[in-house]
Amino acid sequence: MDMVADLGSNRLYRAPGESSHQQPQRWFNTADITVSHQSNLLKQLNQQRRQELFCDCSVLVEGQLFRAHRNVLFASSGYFRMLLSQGPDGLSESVNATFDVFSPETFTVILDFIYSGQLDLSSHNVIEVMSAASYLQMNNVINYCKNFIKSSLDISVKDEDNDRCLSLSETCSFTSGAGEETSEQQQQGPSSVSPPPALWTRDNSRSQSGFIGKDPDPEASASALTNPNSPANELNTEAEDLQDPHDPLYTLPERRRGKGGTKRRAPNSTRSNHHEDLDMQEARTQKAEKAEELYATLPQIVGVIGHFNKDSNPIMRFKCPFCTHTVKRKADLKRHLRCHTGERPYPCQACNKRFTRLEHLRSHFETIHQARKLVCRKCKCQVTEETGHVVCEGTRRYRMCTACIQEVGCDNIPMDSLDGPNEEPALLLGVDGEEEGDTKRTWMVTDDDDLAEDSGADLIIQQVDDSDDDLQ
DNA sequence: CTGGGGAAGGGGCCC
DNA sequence: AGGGCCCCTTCCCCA
Repeated sequence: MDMVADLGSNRLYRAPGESSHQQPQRWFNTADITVSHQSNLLKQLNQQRRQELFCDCSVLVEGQLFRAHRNVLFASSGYFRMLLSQGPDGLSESVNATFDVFSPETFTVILDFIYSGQLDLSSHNVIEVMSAASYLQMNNVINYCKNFIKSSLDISVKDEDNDRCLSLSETCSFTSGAGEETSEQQQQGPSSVSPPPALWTRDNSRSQSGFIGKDPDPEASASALTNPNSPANELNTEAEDLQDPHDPLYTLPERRRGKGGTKRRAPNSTRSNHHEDLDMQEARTQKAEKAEELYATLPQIVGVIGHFNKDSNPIMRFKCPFCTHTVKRKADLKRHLRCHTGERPYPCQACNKRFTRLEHLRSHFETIHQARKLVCRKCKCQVTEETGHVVCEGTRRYRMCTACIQEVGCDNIPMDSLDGPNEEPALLLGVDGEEEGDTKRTWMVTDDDDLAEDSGADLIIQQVDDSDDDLQ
């Protein structure tokens, strides 16, 4: 029986020339051979790279030249798969690639990983490495970076487990086989890989950033966005994976939960969950601190994107580590990052809904809880402060004209809380966070003067300190 | 099924 | 740098 060593499986094989009838049999474990062989092969390739032997690919990163083997790059990176498969079929020709969206130091980390399986991550480079990996479409590296960040943000680990936790201040090294990709990606081949855009454009950003944070609806998305290997899709998944869906602070936006998802959050079950609430608050606080820690690394993810003004001076832009979006100002990037981190620092005192921006909270509050719109909800006619009666439905307030009020009839509007027209919406909220649309609604019709009187004082701006918003 | 409207989310940019 | 405004897009609900 001829012997064929299956290096891809972990099985026992007979030595060549031995049949099952021959005794004694000598068995050896091919897994050991596989590991040894891969390790030796990788070492050889790495040695060749360092000696620039048989290197047929030149990569220029911000002026610094890297030499590598095209087949190694091809096997390790979706970007290089695309790049190398698009070029002329002449295998003898040298291939050049130029990058200016990440630093040579970052590419060194990437290249070292490709050739050694060792990924040297630290709090100082994880964002940029992840960004570069996303650009180069290296899912395994992204996953390691994701795990690194996730470990750093993991607040569920109790104190006794702290020793096992990765800290942002630590430097760690992830090990994996170089060129490790999912079998799915391998099967899809280079033709299915979309290269990242060389330069960011407004339209491109619009579409991609618009996609991120929304449901990745394959029907509605453009073809490039439906590509599971496209940077936007990949990073969208990665960014969402970073979030703990059970974390109240990191609650995904409603629309990210899918079309079939309910829009209203289930109210807290009972007050017996008080301890859980406290734990959640503590977790939220810690996570917010970690997010701040992550934000502190922002200066390191600044990149000069390939834009130049009319004076040929480079325009500095801030690149999002989770997607291809770039912004002019760091503050805008910080604001943008909230759509990836899920951070919602502005809770509504009336309905506990949380917002990423103060202006969104204010708009929500004025629209939903203060009936600022001078439009009759029923007939859509314009009303004034005088003619528009304010109807309270739970924590929701809206205006109706006199005619519609009479048409509906006050008898049809439960008015069981008329003794408190000046109550702030926040005070109308049950202790368990009664939401709009609750079956036990509180309806009120108030004079507009009452609203005008208390309007402006209802909204209590509270940036998240997570101290008491869940307890109200 | 479709279109309109409301609400929310996000980007650009001015102050 | 933060706040705020404007605008656009997306999603959901409803007729």
